[in-house]
Amino acid sequence: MTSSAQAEARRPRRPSGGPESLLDKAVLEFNARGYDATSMEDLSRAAGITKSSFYHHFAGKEALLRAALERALDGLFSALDDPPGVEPAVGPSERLRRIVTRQVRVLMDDLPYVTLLLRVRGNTPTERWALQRRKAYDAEIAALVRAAVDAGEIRAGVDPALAARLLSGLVNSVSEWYRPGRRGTASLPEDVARAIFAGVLPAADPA
Amino acid sequence: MTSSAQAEARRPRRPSGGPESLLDKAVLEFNARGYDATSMEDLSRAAGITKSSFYHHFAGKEALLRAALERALDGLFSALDDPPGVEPAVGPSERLRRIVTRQVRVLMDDLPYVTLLLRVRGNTPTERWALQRRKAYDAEIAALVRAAVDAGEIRAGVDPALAARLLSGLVNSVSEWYRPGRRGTASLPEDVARAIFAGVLPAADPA
DNA sequence: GTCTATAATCAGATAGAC
DNA sequence: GTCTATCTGATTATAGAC
Repeated sequence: MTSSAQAEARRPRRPSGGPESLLDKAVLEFNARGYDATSMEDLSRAAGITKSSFYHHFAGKEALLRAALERALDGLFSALDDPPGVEPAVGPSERLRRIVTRQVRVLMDDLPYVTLLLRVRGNTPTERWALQRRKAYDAEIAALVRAAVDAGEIRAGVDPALAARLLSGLVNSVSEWYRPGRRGTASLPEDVARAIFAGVLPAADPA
Repeated sequence: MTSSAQAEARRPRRPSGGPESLLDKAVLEFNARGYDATSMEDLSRAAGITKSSFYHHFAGKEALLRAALERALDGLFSALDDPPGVEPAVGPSERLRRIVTRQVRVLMDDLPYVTLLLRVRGNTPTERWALQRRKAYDAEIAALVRAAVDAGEIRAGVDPALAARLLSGLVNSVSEWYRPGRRGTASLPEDVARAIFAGVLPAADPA
């Protein structure tokens, strides 16, 4: 008997597996059908308990959303800073490259949570709160892009505001198709950073 | 009195302005709140008629969605071909550049329709039909990217499947922020094409 | 082509037993 | 911590008068 099977047997009265597991399952459902199209009935069925039992763990549908978006935003913001012990980047361009790399990594690690965040429309106070925090994050990226252009590290003629939007768009679009374990995505964070600075389809060097 | 004001006066019994106008207004509502979160009540209020009157023009909510997605998909596919009278592109790379440029233009012209399409999740038969057609479109793009790589026009080492996904992601991300009349977007189609082939943040030429 | 009124269903949420 | 039963309100859609 494996230890996980033992653990299973030790808690037969808790098929839901605790709030974290419930949140994980709920986020998957939200992403599969969209937040608004997902009912509490759907969530409880996916968790293997009844609707009423679900309300014992979360105050309601929006509380679930809030918890999920909080996790996604915390992950995103963590990509802004170098891990402790790493020497600081020499210029804004290099700092951006590191942030893009880390942001893609966060996106891959917390895919369902970040995906949910990126689809928020602003229908409820919780959603508007998330949109505001996202906006603050995007502003940090835009400021760095401006700094890189001002420092002369980027080719003349590039509009910083436009470049910042395209950068975020390219990075975030990974959530539309990436799935864990997908072939050819081992170096995805670096590949996306390369696409940002050299192009998605860079011209071949003349032979 | 302007001619549009005359037309207004000539049809006082038709405040809805016909099915096309209804569809326009409905798509705006869908995008503002999300398709599922938008009720028929919301739609009829935005159109200035009652819910019942709305049902006189469209069979239901899904019929509206179908009509809107059809228009978006027709626009997208129209970007695949050169307009009549234009000489064909010399290679796959140049053909891709033209398609990207035209696709961004379609996105800008039919922004609400394309936005709606890009947010479809697959909850209903209509949505799954739209997803299938989108998939077919993406496959055409992916085939062209492969051809460009095989022709040696793209720098060695670029994975065609990944590049195709990033290309579509970058192009489609424009729908997340573009609004008609926005400053600095006059040359957006060309700017996006340049970002694809040279990078969002191309390094400055060494002085 | 528009309206009022209403049917039928389903949603989020709660009460209270075990 | 889970359940059955239920409340309340919103939603899609229709009937039928004008």
